[in-house]
Amino acid sequence: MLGVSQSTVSRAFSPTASISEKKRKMVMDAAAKLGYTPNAIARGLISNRSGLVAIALDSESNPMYDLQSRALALEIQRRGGQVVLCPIDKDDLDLAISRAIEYQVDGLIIATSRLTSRAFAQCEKFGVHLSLINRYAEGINANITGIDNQLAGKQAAEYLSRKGHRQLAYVSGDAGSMTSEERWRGFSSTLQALGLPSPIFIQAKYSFEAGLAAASEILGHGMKPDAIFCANDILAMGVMDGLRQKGAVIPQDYAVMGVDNIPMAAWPSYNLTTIAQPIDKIVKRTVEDLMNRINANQDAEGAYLFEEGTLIERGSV
Amino acid sequence: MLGVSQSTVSRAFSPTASISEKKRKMVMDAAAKLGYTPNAIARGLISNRSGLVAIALDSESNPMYDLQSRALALEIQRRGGQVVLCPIDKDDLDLAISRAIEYQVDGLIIATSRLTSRAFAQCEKFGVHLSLINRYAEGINANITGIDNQLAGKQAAEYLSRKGHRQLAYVSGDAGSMTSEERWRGFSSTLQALGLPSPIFIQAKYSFEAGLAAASEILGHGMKPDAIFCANDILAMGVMDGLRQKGAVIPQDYAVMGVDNIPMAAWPSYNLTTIAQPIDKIVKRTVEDLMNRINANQDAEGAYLFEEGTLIERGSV
DNA sequence: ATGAAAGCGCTAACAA
DNA sequence: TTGTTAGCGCTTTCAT
Repeated sequence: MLGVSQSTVSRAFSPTASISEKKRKMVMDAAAKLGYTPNAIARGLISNRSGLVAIALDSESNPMYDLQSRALALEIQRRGGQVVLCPIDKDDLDLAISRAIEYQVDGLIIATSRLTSRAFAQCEKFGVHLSLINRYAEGINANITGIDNQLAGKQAAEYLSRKGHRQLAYVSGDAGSMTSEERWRGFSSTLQALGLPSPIFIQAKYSFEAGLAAASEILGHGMKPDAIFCANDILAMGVMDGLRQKGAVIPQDYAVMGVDNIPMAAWPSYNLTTIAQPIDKIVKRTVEDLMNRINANQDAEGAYLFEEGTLIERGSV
Repeated sequence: MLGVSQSTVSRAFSPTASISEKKRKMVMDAAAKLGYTPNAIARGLISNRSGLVAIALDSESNPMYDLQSRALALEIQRRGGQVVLCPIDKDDLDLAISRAIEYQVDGLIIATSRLTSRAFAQCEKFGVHLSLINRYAEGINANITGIDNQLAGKQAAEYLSRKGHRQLAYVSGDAGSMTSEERWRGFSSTLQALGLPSPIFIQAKYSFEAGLAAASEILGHGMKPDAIFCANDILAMGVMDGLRQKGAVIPQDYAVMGVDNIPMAAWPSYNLTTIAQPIDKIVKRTVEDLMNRINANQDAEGAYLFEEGTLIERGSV
């Protein structure tokens, strides 16, 4: 219709291609008139780059994950990518990854708790670039981003001791969760360095109900703690509600802290002092690093790209 | 390597193709050994069907949306589709849809509040099948699924009156939101039919903060209501906290109800009586209907596929 | 039931 | 800067 070749049209849509401004405008105008849009599927087939980035996440809902994955998706879009969502059903990360690989995703961001070495092998084999977010794994071709968990534990310990608390307790996330273990490590070692009594460790899970149960355990504990640091906010809110059900008053009887700063932490019923995840920084860094690796087609250095959390003072301490 | 043609391999992976079981097994075994996976991108190019379904949602976080979109993604995956996530930045639904269309998505599920006619036109033009979920629109080629909002209002009205409440109030969602308007319609008309005084209408938004503000308005209102029906749970929780900040006790001073049954509604601090969204039913129906239309390539009937919500009795009434 | 061949819409290498 | 050509990996006639 315009008497130009297919290549010229292709070039008009490629920002880096060498084409005269005149022709580009001509093509773009005609495209707008006809409602033409390049077919990203066909582009992917030839260029061997789909523009797709998959996000794998656990199928249980969690306000923190949801916030994070939405921010990730937005940032990926902003940088010209498209997001494939892979909720992991019945722990079947491998299946979800195979399906993503069928779609030739360029990159994969993993935010699920249960990782498998097969998944990593698959990605390696098919050249899918990998990022882990708030997860840990050794010896894989991936970079890791997230909040600095040890530091978060340290921040909590210092804050609570500064506020005059002496006998502290930690309510952990799921057994084997590295995020929880690192927070505990930073917390307990800092308390030791400060010369405070060693903190009580209460094994729990990343859920509200586990917090409720942990509260009973705390109330029945011989060594009554005066402040409780919880592995995340949901857990902390469960602890608060559990404590209150037995008549305790927060922060007079017990100070409570969490990690994440989910929106509900600001609600008056909880008014929870917490360490905020630097979501924006984490998301920007994750996506930038991943996209760079995709574009340069280079391996990950296995780097830990941690960002510092921010203590948010509210009324629960 | 196997001495079979490309077509045979293709047929081995197509469940409906005519191929001997022997050859199929041969191919599949070899594929497993080599780690071969069909390229969905190439398939999409030739078959004109990408297998991709996009989900468009608002970029603000909301536990209800998150639950729903995750369930949608899981169900789509289960049926062999792959999900493209399109969070809408700065209300730019049109842009997000153009980008989805570039990827030749077969279908689009819209769960965003601000719809544009241009978006619908685009989908129509490119043959993208459409579903709206808990949204309304007239005269478009789409089916609509969701909770029966009028019925939810009716359920709330009947329940509250049965519990002996007389002067009721409704705290609305965003102005112009059809979900909120329908809930109000069902609520107020049922109260009228029951011969109760006409309810107070308080204009708010679907947010916790709006609930907080609505609480002040309620406290300052000349006609003191004894029960408050809120357009959703988040709003109801805001109202509860706002009321309590001024010393009111729930449910003694005010009964409060919501809609959605988000996980937080069950937390002891709120223990909110609410009308549960039948998420599973809605999701199954939405995906089934959409996939059917995609497979048969047939138009939507503009049907309203509503599901009944379930009243969950807790302690806030 | 199988194979040969065409072609989906695009990009990239090469030539002009 | 532009056009020509080949080919990405698959599915789908059409023969056989």
